[in-house]
Amino acid sequence: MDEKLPEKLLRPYNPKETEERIYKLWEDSGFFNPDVCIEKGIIKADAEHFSMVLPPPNVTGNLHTGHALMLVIEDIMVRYARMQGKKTLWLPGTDHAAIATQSKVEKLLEKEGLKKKDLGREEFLKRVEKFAKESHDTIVNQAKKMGATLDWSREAFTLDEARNVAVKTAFKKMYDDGLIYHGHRIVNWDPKGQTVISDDEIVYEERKAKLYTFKYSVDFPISISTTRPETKVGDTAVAVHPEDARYKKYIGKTYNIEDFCGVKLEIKIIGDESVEKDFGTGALGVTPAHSQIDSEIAGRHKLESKQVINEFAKMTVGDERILNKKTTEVRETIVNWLKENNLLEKEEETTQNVGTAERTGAIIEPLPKLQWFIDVNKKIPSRKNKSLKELMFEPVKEGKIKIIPEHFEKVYFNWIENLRDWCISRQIWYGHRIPVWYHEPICIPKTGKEDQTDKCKKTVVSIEKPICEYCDAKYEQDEDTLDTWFSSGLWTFSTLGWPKQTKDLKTFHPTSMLETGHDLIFFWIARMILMSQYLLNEIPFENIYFHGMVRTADGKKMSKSLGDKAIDPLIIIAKYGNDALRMAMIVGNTPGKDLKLDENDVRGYKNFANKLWNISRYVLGVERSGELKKELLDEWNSLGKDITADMENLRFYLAAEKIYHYVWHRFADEIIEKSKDTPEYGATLYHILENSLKLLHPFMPFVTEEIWGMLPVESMENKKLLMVEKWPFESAFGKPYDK
RNA sequence: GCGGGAUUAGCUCAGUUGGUACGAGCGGCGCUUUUACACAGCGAAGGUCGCAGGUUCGACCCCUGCAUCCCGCACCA
Repeated sequence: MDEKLPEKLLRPYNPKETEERIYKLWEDSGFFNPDVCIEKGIIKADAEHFSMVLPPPNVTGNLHTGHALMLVIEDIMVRYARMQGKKTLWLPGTDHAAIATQSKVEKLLEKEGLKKKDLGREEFLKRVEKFAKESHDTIVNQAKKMGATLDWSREAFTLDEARNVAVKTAFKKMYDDGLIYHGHRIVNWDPKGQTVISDDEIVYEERKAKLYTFKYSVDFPISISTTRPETKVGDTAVAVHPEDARYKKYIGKTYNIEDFCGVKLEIKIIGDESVEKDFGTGALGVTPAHSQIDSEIAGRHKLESKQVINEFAKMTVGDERILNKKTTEVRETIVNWLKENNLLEKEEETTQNVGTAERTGAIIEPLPKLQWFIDVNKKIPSRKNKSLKELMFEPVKEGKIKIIPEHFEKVYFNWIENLRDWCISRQIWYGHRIPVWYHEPICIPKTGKEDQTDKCKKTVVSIEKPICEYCDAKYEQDEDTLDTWFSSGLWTFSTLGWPKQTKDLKTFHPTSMLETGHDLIFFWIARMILMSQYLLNEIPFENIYFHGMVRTADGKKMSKSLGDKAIDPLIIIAKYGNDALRMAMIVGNTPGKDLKLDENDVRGYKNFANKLWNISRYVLGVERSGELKKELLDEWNSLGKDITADMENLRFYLAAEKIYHYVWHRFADEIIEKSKDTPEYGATLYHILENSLKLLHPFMPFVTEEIWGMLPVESMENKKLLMVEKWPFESAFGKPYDK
């Protein structure tokens, strides 16, 4: 119709031809970096800030739909803040994800018939690093394809040099304050991964099991039940309820069992309130070395702990029948022995929840081991004598940190109440090495200090490799690495330069927002609050926004290890365009609720992008003439304010739907139609189009930026990239996110 | 066992402080090849808002109980 129009506008909107070019335009502008925005006069140097870290994806492979959702929501927040003229920083990075990455590489090695021990620590780590680097590059590329306006100049990695300094500094401070201790305790041992894991890394699976009821010997007065007969060779007591009439008379007595399948046992009968009279036989065989609960009972009664299972889930006691054999095999052996000796009284089917390791799937074997722990209950003098637990609890309770949706606060509090000391050491190679150094056993005194070697420090926690003052003996570093969440816990400030007191740290911390999946509430959120409260004496972020899990259209979980069954966001983008995927992920997606991603929805929003394209073609074809129609302007302003309020309150699902609905069904279907037979509408149409593009931009950045670029320059003063145009409405509230 | 969430159109979901359900996407029905756009327009259909009580002038929305599904956490030996 009009030869003035750009040629591409005459064809349907083609996201493929557009998106890469537009992203490059944004990236080249430098506006992802708030410093550049200030330099170029886009934002004021003293503007309010909006800062957020990207939850660093694990360097274990590709980005999946879960990541895509995260990038979309966060990009919307960031684009909105930037358009409001805030000093906006969205800081990218990746996570070394210690166990996850190491076990992935181990699996790859297995295909070559290799084990990590064949390579040795150094060579193996080189392999892991190579793999991590490749994953990292894939992830960064994908994030760019998603249109994420991350400040790549500030990119960080949880295991890079700067973050290593932060980790060591944090460890040392905690150690010096007595919050980190080396302790011999029952830990969760992963026999497959050959490492300890924390309570949160256990996944409980319901399985069928057999409950055996038996006596240790014919003379033993009390029957007990167990699902794990093989551990019974480690029993040192039988616990009954102190008020149980049946057993009261035995309490305090000790029985010697000369032969329990080749093992000698000494069993004391004890009374403990924790035993339930009505469960099973009302008596509990106590295995202090291989059960968390039993260990606690043993502690109360000062019982001996006898380890009978080793790190490979093999028996360490008994004769050839059980010694060195696997626990599963020995279970059968013991049961048969009980049968042969007429000691087995009952055998019944039950279901039980078996603890398995999140990453390797192995059944957890509780074992006593010497490990490093963080004490969550110790009072900290420099923090008004509060414990880490209290430091985690308070900011949420007092509303300094807001959680959206709110009901996750309860989940958070509940977790803290049940929290035990955090085991932070791992017997794996990939990760931050524990900064603890041990003095060689034999001293080689320095000249003149021959009589002072008793002053040599045997254990030193240090950022640098220590040198002994009195002798020439070397220090060897602890072999273990740290739980990956230790370094993740520092993320909001380690990325801003801490422990250095940088300008970034002053400007952007506490961060404004932390957006992530609710599955990370304990692993990550709680640990960040702990670390920030303790190390910086401030909260890590003011708001938490939890998104739901992404599921397939039939409700299957997509984010974790579904492999090729999961929808690849990049394929969807190639088919329908980035803007369409973004809209499908946002409209109707309330915080915290799972999102069923349906390709049909995406197709619908692709049509909308095209609709917007055609609206623009029409408007650009008319004269910008006449006065602004007051009624339409009022209507528009009222909608704009409403949408702005939604943005401020993080109701993106509503804001997106409202602007969508207005543009299509009000502006296109009614206003434009009416304008066709009414003169002097041009100026109004331009006004609505330009402002609609602004309001749509956080949601559909590509198509809006592309159209923006085609709008006639003379119609606007100082036309910039739409990405940094001013949002046309003032904040609806004084402070963001207040209710 | 403790805690949380869900239950609204055929399907997937919105519905912000209680005021006749504004609804969206997809699907289905009828009409329209003319219009910036058939990746479209117009029109109509479709809901006793899980069930039972209660509060209220008025409830999808608040309270109580129940049912079904989902998700955390804990766990019995």
